[in-house]
Amino acid sequence: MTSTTVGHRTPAGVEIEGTRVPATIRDVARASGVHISTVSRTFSAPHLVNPETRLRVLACAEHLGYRPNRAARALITGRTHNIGLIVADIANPFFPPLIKAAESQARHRDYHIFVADTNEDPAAEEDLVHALAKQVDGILLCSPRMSNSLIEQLSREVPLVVINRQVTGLPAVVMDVGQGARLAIEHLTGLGHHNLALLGGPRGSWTSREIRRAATAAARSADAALTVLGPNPPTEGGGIANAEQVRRAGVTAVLAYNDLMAIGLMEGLDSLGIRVPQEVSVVGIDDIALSRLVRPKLTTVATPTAAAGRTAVDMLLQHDSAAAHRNRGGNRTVAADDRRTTAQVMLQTELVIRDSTGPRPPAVSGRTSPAATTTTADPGPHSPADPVNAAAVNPEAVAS
Amino acid sequence: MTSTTVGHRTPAGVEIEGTRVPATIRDVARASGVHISTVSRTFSAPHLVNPETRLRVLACAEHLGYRPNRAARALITGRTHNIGLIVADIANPFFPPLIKAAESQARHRDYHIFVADTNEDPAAEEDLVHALAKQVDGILLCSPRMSNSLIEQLSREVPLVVINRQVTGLPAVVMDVGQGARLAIEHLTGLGHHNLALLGGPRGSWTSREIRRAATAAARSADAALTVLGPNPPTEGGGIANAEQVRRAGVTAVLAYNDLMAIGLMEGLDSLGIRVPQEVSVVGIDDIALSRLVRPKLTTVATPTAAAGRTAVDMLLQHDSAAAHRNRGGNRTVAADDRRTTAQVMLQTELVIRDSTGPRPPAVSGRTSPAATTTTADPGPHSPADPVNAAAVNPEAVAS
DNA sequence: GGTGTGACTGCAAAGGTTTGCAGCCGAAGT
DNA sequence: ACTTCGGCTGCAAACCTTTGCAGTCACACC
Repeated sequence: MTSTTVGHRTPAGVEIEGTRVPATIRDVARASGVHISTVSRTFSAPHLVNPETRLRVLACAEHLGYRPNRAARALITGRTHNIGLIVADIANPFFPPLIKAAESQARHRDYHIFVADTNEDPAAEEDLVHALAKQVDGILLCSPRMSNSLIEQLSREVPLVVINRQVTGLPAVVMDVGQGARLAIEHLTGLGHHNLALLGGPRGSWTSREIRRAATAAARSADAALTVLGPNPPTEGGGIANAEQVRRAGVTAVLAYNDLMAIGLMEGLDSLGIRVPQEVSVVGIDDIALSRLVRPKLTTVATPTAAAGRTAVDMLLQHDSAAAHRNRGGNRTVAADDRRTTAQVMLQTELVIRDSTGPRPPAVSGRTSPAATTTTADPGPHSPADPVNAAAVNPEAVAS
Repeated sequence: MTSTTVGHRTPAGVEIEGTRVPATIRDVARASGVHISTVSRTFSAPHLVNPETRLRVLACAEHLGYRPNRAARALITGRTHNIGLIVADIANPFFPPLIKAAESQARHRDYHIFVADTNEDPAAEEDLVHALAKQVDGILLCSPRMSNSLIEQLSREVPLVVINRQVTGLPAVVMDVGQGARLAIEHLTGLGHHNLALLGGPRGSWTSREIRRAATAAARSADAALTVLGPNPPTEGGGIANAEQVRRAGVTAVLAYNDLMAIGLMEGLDSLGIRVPQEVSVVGIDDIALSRLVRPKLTTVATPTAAAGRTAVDMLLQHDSAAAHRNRGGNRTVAADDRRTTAQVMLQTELVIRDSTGPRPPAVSGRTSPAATTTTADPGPHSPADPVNAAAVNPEAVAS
């Protein structure tokens, strides 16, 4: 039976020097004396095959160590049961909870998640979308740094759901960081601060723009000055590097693009001998686990990352099962229910007050926002609205 | 040219209700008036096609938004240029540096890395290997929790490189945590501690066994008692949960399976009013970034995670390019150089002394290792060697 | 006894690509 | 003028599955 002749076509799972060449459906068919279609059905539609036959096939498959080739299967079914998840930086503690939530949700629906990291590099993002495109049924694009137009273009190649970004025509789930930033600024001005700084995030970040827009507006209505520092890498290092600027700006409170930068800033201030919150108050955004571990514990804006992960998977899959249905079937009827539900879900955020914020120090210095070092200082409360950030939040957004 | 008739076979990249059905190689061939094989060569072997033709094909491809279907390509070439990386818990800060190093190394060699998380669940591990199997050229199995025999079996389905584990016959890269644990114990006994505890890691962890083996031996030769607590989940929570046990054990120094547990333990001790390092010294393993951020800064064993990631990719790819070559070609010659180089690389570790360890407190209490709560207490310095852990480190291991 | 039925199985096309081989054509060598 | 060659292109098989359709067979029903 198992002749070891290595011929033109290597036979069923023969051992070659310890390396077993993987058995195919054909090998199983041959071994169990049935047609390959029967083997196929044994796995994908067991009720269609005689129990007796099925057992025999199963036994042979087991014996040969046969595993259906998912790539080949995907080629014809058009379904891989995989989801891609592209994040900017896997080392940023913001992402793991989101990833895990997405994974768990996917698992429930019998999908697997493949994660890829772009190192904050827009080019790597595009590259990865192409690499994943035909191996997954859709991609979750998390905090993308590339341009909207590129995203739209890519979305024609593979179903996309964007997270932490709004791009018209695409399903999206965003955290309401605008609201969060407003709460943070109000918290600070409520404590008496009226000379604030904002540590901006990376270039290309939708979230960063939103925060800036909201923070600017909130500061204006509280008659406070807001110095914007950035763009910066959204890391601890990005925070440390700004300590000097913060001191020079003479502000008494800082809102950072994320917790990592806030923590880095606190480190930097510490080594400059500036005490938090006695001399400078610091607020982060994200509420990563770490923010409870540092001293002082970080006041921050909690974002519902887990919910975002789950929701994104749901949106993709809902979207996607429709697509799967549309995909096959001889004539592609342009069904009326094909109308894409490009919902944009917005998730609420909340302020978590801990120990890194406190009342404005008695009288540090009367200076108000000197020439900002890195970038534009906000011109003040009575200037016209920032035209760059005038694009309003998409009105079709839904709360959830 | 672009007739919009939706026939049996939908033509080249026609817009249907805003959804562009992706163009195939055939569409491009038709549009540019050449055979599909020419189109194929335009992309995979450009020097074989007339520059003029090539330009025309390229233009058509561009215009139709054609992207080669990587799944189909993989089906025939047997190469996907993807690598799978399976980790136990992506939220554990130990992994991201390893992942990033692997990604960067892979990128240099024109490969992509897909990461998947198993939630410390052995069943999920197996599941993921199958899911990834035919979509990647090999899998990096990082800190696997499943049995050796299962790993061996899976390795017949897809090339595997294991990290943080030794399984005979498989290429592996491990960190010398044994050495690290020994250094840690010696550091502690050198500070006068002779009543120690070890916070074990999760069940099924090779690393945990290694640490235990080495720590036990090191304690024995220093005439110190070692209470082993575990197994535990390798998380902050796992550390917190053991604070009470540590107190009851009456030890003055603790070595934890990893930094996360050490940090958790410090938190737990803190809320019990026990000061670190004045009353209890704590040592972690891994040297994650966080260990420099907590107070007191954590003394720990630095593991070369980035090097491990790089090395693992190299080993897989070296292994793998050989396999690719072997894979095609009519008659599969059982080449002599097919001898698999199942090298097992061992990476050195080193002790980083920070602020969480100090000299043994003057006279806390004379008790020596009372009945351990969770598991076996070490029987003492003069008992016979632990038979369970007698399996020595594989002698074919190489330093690197 | 013919017909219908249902359970099972085989046939073959399809999915998108790569690649060895063969063919064509024009230019160069003899 | 005839071969040779090289550059380019087409042909068709192959990779491994899934699935609509049709065929076989036994069995029960009328």
